[in-house]
Amino acid sequence: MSYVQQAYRTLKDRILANRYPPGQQILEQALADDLGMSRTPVREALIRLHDEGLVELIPRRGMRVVPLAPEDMQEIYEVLSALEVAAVELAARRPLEPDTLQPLEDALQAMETRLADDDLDGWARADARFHRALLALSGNRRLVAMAATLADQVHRARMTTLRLRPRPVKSIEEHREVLEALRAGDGERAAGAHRRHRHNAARLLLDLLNYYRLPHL
Amino acid sequence: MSYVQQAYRTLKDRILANRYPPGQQILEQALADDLGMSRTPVREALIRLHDEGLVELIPRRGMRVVPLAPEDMQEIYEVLSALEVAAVELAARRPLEPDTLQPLEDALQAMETRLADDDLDGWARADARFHRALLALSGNRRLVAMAATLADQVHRARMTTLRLRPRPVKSIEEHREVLEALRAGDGERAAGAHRRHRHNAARLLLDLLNYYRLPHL
DNA sequence: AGATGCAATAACGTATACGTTAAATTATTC
DNA sequence: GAATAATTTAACGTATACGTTATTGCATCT
Repeated sequence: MSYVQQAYRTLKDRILANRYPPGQQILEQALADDLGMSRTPVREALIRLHDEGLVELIPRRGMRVVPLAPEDMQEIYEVLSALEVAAVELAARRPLEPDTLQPLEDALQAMETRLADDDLDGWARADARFHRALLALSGNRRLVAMAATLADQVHRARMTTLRLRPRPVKSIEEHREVLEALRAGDGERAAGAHRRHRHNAARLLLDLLNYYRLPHL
Repeated sequence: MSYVQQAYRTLKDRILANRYPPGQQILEQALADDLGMSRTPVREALIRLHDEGLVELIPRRGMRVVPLAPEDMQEIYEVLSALEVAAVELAARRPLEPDTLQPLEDALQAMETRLADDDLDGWARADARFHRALLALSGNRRLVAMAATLADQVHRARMTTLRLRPRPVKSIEEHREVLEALRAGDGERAAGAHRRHRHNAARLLLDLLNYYRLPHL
């Protein structure tokens, strides 16, 4: 793996894991020293992270993890919803092999067990898995990629609200409805259900950010 | 303007103008010589163009303008449709000031005059303007940006099919229906109309590519 | 002649060097 | 002492240098 890729992965992982607090500024040279390489590959990795909306690059101030305000969350959720609903519609249009929906079923069952075990992190991982599987079913690689970068952007916020929200029982029901509609071959119902699910999720997240006064994450 | 920005804009313009034939490979050093700068800023610009899906970067072969196959076009149109339809829905949800829809009206009238003058390039510009204005009405900056990169990707194909297709009379009608529905405050009708419009546009483009055996543009 | 191995080439990935200039610090003036 | 000017510092943007390695061409062998 090239140094650029190393830097990209390492920095991205750290940002998603909230190891660099949003708003903090880090100089290119400091990153390079930390990663044990020169500034060149670090800069190239930073450009990619910038294009994905994860960092800002401010001359003489280095990289700055983009703090997301509630309005940003709203924007991101609007786009993400549109993409996922489209994915559901596309998925419903494809021929339904017996095991097509298995990844969804597996993820959904994982969500249920994790929740029963009060393993919230595990639930969040299974939830993400469900959404990724759904996007993959669209068969549209660009759709998958764009949704993934948006999901990355809200990852921090999702993680911090994970323990502030009520147990995601409703959420699981909503996922199940999407899956059942797909299984029944009813694309319209599936899309509608998913649209409602995304709408509720966004509403919940935004209310939490507002209630707990988390102006930017 | 920095050299990176210069390189980015120049290369992007050339790619969209079809000055670099798709598939052709150009070495980093050749680009740098051509642009009168060193490889460093060229490389950084290439990374951005790569992230936008316009070029591939092949070690020891340099940059390669991504040739788009019909399946790629289909993918791009699927995503672009989803984003624009979402934009219409968001736009319909906003308060309707008297001059909110003026940019759309202006673009639409421009489309009509250009078409009456048989100015196809002018029509294409006005069409693009309409779609940009529509996206802007969503008030969602990320939505606008993502749609713009997708529109850039299909730009070459649109230009080459511009003179192979019948006169876009139907297209203008479809735009007008979207505008009228927005004016009437009927978001659902507007979204539906735009969805049909995008569907028709994609179908037309793909049929043309198929009919004229243009396997990758 | 075709295939195989070796040498030469050159393109990339990364490191380093360097000029420019914004920011910070110190000195100076009122 | 506060405000301004002069000086220093250092971070970035870009250029250059360089080692590694894929590719190409040639020579050798069958």
